[in-house]
Amino acid sequence: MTPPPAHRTARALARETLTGEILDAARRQLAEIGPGQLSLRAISRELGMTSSAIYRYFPSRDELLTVLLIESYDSLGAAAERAEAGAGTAAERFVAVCRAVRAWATQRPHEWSLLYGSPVPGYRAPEQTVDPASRMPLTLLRIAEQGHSGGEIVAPTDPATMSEVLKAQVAALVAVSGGALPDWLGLRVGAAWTQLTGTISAELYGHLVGTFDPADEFAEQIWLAMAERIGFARAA
Amino acid sequence: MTPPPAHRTARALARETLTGEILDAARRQLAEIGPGQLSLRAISRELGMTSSAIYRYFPSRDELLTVLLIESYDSLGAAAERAEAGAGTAAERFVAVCRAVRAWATQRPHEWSLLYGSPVPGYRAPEQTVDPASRMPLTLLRIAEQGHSGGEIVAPTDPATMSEVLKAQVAALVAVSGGALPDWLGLRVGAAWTQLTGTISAELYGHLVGTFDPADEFAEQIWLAMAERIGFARAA
DNA sequence: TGTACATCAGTGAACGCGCGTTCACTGATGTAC
DNA sequence: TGTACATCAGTGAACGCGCGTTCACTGATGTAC
Repeated sequence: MTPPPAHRTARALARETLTGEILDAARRQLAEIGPGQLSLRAISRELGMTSSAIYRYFPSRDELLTVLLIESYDSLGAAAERAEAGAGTAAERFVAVCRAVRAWATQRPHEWSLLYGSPVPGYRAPEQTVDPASRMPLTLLRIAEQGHSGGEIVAPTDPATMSEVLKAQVAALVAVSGGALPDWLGLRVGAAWTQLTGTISAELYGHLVGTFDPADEFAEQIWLAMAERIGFARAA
Repeated sequence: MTPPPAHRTARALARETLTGEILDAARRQLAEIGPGQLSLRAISRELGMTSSAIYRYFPSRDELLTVLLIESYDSLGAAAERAEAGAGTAAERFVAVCRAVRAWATQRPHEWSLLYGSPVPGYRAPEQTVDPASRMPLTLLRIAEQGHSGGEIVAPTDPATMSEVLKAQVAALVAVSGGALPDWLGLRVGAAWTQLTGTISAELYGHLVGTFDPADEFAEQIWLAMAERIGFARAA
């Protein structure tokens, strides 16, 4: 009907929408069969194109994987940040982030696998994925920071003794978050993060079947214990 | 030279050794390329057999995977039990098990993936893997039990309030271990277990690169914190 | 406004690869008499 | 101790499948004059 505006030709528009449709189809494939099985041919079939047509949009399967990886990290990061931005004390928001991460993961188990499962064979994630990957853990760091500066988190009477190497590692981590956090607290956030991902993976990969299954209450207790361990006074 | 004894024919012997060699080759493949890529043809190539010959020993790829899975769980379980049987207080042995599990995993990252990574696509682990899979976590439960009955673990003044559902789940878990453990302690062991696997997976899958890398001290601190969280007095 | 040329999306065939599994077969090992 | 038969390990060819990627090509869209 209306002619395309000067700087957005019909071609450019078509390109945008088709790139999006390819990614959507890829994500649907991902949801069904998992990251290792994701194939360009299956995606092209779903879209009714030839497999070679995909190469007009992505130069290789690995490039497509990279885009998916970045988008998934961003989606998870956004979910965590939404929970972070909610109301409540720092402790409450900390637990809210854990809940949001688990909810995100249980809704898209294969996307979680893409991010935190065994690496896709033959694929090496490039540098560009680092920033999106850090969005979720950074929310935990920031909340801890706020809890600390706000007086919600009390320093332990006997913090763990840390080597210089470890202190330097924690300092690097804290520097990324751009804030000021004591050593012992940076370490505890790191520990909380591996427990968060570990608990979710254990649930999704079936390691809790026969014991903590369904895992809702188990997870809930762990988030509370994590908050307590970090130094928050116990949340309700 | 000597004739084969009546009930162990040369054939039976050859069968045993070859079955073992197939499993060895499979494990070598596993170490190089990961569980999802493991192929009967590659194994047969390494052994200088035809691919069809493997079918005299294993009826399908899935059956081979099952045997590998069971053997790996058993190997990990044995490593944990060796650490459990060492000297020291319950707290020390608890941490020793964590160290042993991490050492086992870092020596065979792909075997760890087989056990705790994303499930192999198209493969469903059968019932027989359940018992071997529980050997490692059972060592943690037993040590907690000993720590509790020996007075090393003090009950918290304010244990977490648990729903009836969760209490039942913990009771089922404790029943498997055959011992007597209070609710709150069973829950804490469960939490420790997901943190143990989560920390190791985070390290092996590259999520600590750029922060806690190398992860030795990070892991060490987490094991100590876990022991403390479980209720042990702090270990040296 | 119309024409000539350049750009680019999509096709369809092909290359070369690897996979799990089946099947009829040969030849060696084991067993019963 | 020797012979006849049954068992079974291993072969080699084949089936049918799916994959990522390349390439010469057609035809539509965009651009410069």
